[in-house]
Amino acid sequence: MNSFRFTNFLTSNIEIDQAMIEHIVQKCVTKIVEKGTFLLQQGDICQHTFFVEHGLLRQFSIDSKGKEHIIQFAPENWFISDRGSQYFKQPSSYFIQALEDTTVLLLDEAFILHLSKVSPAFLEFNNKLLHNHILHLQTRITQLLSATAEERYLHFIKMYPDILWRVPQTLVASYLGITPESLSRVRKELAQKQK
Amino acid sequence: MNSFRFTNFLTSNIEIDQAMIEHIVQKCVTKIVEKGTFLLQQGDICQHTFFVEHGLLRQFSIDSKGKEHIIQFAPENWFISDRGSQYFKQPSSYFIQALEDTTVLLLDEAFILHLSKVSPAFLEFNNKLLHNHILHLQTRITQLLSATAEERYLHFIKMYPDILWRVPQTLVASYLGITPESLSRVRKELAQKQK
DNA sequence: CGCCGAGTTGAACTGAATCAAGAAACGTGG
DNA sequence: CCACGTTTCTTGATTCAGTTCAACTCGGCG
Repeated sequence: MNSFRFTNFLTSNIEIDQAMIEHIVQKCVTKIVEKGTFLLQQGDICQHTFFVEHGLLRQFSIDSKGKEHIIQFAPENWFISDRGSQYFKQPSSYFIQALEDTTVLLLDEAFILHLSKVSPAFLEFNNKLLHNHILHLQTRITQLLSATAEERYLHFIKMYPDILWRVPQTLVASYLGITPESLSRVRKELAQKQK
Repeated sequence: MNSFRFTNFLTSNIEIDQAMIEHIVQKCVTKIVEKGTFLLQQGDICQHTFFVEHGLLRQFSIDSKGKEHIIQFAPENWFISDRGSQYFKQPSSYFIQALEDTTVLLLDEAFILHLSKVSPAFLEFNNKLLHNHILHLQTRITQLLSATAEERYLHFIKMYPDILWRVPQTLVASYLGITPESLSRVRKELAQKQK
């Protein structure tokens, strides 16, 4: 059973009959990828929205100096996609990569549009996802504009406590927009304050 | 005629008959506010999506140290709203304020939902707006994560050349996430490179 | 055992913030 | 149309958060 979480997620987020959920789930392609695999590369047009059934993904960019910047992590029960690229059929600026062996469900844009037409409930659901995404992005911008490295770290561990234990610190640093060395120092500071 | 731009905007962005556009426009409330007026305050639930017919708005937050951070500007032909707050009926973290005497059209969430139901074209239109918004927010995050003050400034003047002339530099600095003094120095640097 | 990647620590450096003061531009009322 | 006060912009001196570079530690794993 590779779509357990997805079925659950739909059930608890859409007002919809079980038959429709079965229908949706069955039309989704399941993909099992191993750690390191890329599901999207910079320059490609994003073809799918991914739902993480099991495992962990990251979305990141590489800047002009060759540095990686993580835009977001996606653990179990998260959707991830370059919505802009997928919707506007533009080349993406991002990579999506598996940080662990991961099982994802693939929803392509055509299927999303189709479901939105035949099922008002699904339409509503997708709308909710979009607004949720916007909410997250806005929070992230506010953080980057107004919080120090330490504040951003504290915010991170509150929001994503489990991810801290699943990825090397260097990736958390990349998400926070600081160097691994700086993150190490922030953590040291905090540990001393604890005492 | 207070909805000239809005009518134009709809006409060129939706595949829809003129009668429907008339209908939409007539149901929208026009509001003329003077410079300084707040259309949304931190803590309020955002009730409207605003379309800027004439003038200029800003969306900003105030952090724990009392500093302002501009999330986005909205000149003519732009929509602005705290989509998250409006959709989820949550208190907003942001202010929306007029930087010039401004004419806006108000679309409330109920009206948006209604139109989305009766007009597939409008639904599609709103979807486009949402995706566009996501695209912008993502670009902004990438900028904040990977670009220096100077690079962000150059990016800004390329994206919003007119706004530079319409607001004090101190607000541009706030958008870029730097102090007014730093922006002044960045500009000085660039002027010297020009020579 | 020895290597290797992840994390830590130190020292020097740097981009931007802060604080402070002066110059320029602006609008409002007389 | 000028005068005055207010806001905006610039410049300098200093400080600071975070980067960079380099060396070292630690824990796994072949």
